[in-house]
Amino acid sequence: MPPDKLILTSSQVGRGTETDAIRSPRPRNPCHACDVREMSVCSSLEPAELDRLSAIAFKVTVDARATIIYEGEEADNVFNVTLGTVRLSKMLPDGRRQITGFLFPGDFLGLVFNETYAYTAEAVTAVSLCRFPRWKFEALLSKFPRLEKRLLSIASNELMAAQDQMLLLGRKSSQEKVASFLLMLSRRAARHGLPDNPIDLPMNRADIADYLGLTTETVSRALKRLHKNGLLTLPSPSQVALLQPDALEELTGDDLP
Amino acid sequence: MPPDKLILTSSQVGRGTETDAIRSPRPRNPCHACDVREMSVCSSLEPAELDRLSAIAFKVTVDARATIIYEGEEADNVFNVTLGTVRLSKMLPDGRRQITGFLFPGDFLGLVFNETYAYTAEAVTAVSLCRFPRWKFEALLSKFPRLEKRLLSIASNELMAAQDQMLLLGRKSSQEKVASFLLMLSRRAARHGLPDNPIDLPMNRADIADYLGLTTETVSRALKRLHKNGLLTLPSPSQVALLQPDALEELTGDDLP
DNA sequence: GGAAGTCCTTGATCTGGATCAAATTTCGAA
DNA sequence: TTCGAAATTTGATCCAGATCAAGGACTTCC
Repeated sequence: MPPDKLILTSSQVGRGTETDAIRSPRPRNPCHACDVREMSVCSSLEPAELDRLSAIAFKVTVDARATIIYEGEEADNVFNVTLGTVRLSKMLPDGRRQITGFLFPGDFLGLVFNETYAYTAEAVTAVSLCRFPRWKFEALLSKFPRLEKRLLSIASNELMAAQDQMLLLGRKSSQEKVASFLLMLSRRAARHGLPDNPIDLPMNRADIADYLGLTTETVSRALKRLHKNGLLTLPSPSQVALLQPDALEELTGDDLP
Repeated sequence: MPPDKLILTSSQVGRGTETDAIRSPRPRNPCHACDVREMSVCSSLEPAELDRLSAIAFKVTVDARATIIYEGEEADNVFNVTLGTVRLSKMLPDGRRQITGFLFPGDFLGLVFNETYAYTAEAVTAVSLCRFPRWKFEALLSKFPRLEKRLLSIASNELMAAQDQMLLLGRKSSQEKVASFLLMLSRRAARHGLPDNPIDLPMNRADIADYLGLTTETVSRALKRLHKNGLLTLPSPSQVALLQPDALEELTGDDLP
């Protein structure tokens, strides 16, 4: 049994909190002021639809390292990440772990038409999310074709990303994997209007390794080699400055865009 | 440029044929007699909707080894596989290849809300497909919520499969990879009401290797080892008899279901 | 501000799967 | 039925990345 499933049960100070931010006092729909609305599932909605969606939303905050959903557990909720970094992972019985993705603000969590979650989601940093009870969310899906279309587009994008990741896992060298990973983070930061050059690594080396199908030692050595070749510097273990993004691009093994 | 892009242009005897099977004489909608309708995207549709869909469908036949769609090319069509095996792949500029999936009868091809295809699709065996011009298909999508919902469910299932495959590629041994692959084929055959024990391998060793992130030699040796351990026999290179499916299951590294 | 984890790096060694190189086997075509 | 090309298997060797084992360097919490 999960040792510390403790979030999402409402107002747990110190570990995680949940407030019905929308329905109680309701000064005005807070979604309209949401930072990530434009890049989230909500971007598709008309104001009236957004109100309906916000009416079933619960704002949730969880601390770093808390588990948000467990693989195999009943899929009762879907989420929208509004702050922080989340990792999605699957485990083999003997403990080997594969991280199948990282989620950042604006990303959707829980895309399953399945009874149970297909992966575990954990907070890498402190995380804020909008939680939607799944049955209510699905009811809205049927009512708002725009929302359904948006979800299909999200799923299709995730599928493409998954295929890129299969290519990376199956066919790239450790060097190429790490170069691809850094550029992916940098591009994503740029897309979100965040600083994309000294890039921030919210996850630790073990997470990076489990995402790339490597060990922490190999990740560390690949970074060292990129540093030695003048492609980057590590101002701190969780910050990477890309000195020659173009040269890094060539090292990913991918077609140049 | 692609050397032999020749299919989908209609009635090419010997390499591939296309007929407007639905609209011309129209004795009756042939979709109603389709073998794979129940497990395809069409399963969601009412008779009237099926008629509308069939009105935009072209029946296509391609020979083994023909290319159906090219990665990067404009995504003008979507397809439904009705017969044969298709492989989806991505390539690095230096020729390294990753097969991201195999498609079988009933499977949908071209799930992208993107201008261009994200992967190449090739016929492993002779293949029959229903081709739908994408803009017409998308117009129907907007009209038939059932169809859209079905597509979302397909996308969600593919996403789960992709995550399983990431776990396989990133964390499983060659032995576990091959065992997982064989069981996957067997289960799929069973699901489709096909013989699931002496299983048929329509793809060659290079395809299997590129799907599992291995080399042909390693695939061959893994099969040999499974054979030596009494788990299977190879009546022919393209047939595998599973002697102890349960023991094979244990060798996948996965949780027992 | 100091101690103790925890995380990250570095070094030494090992090994699973890749690579290189031939046999075999299979299978379609004549 | 035989031929020839392609696919598969088998064997020998190599090496990228794993594993094992210390060291350092940050955090975090008294």
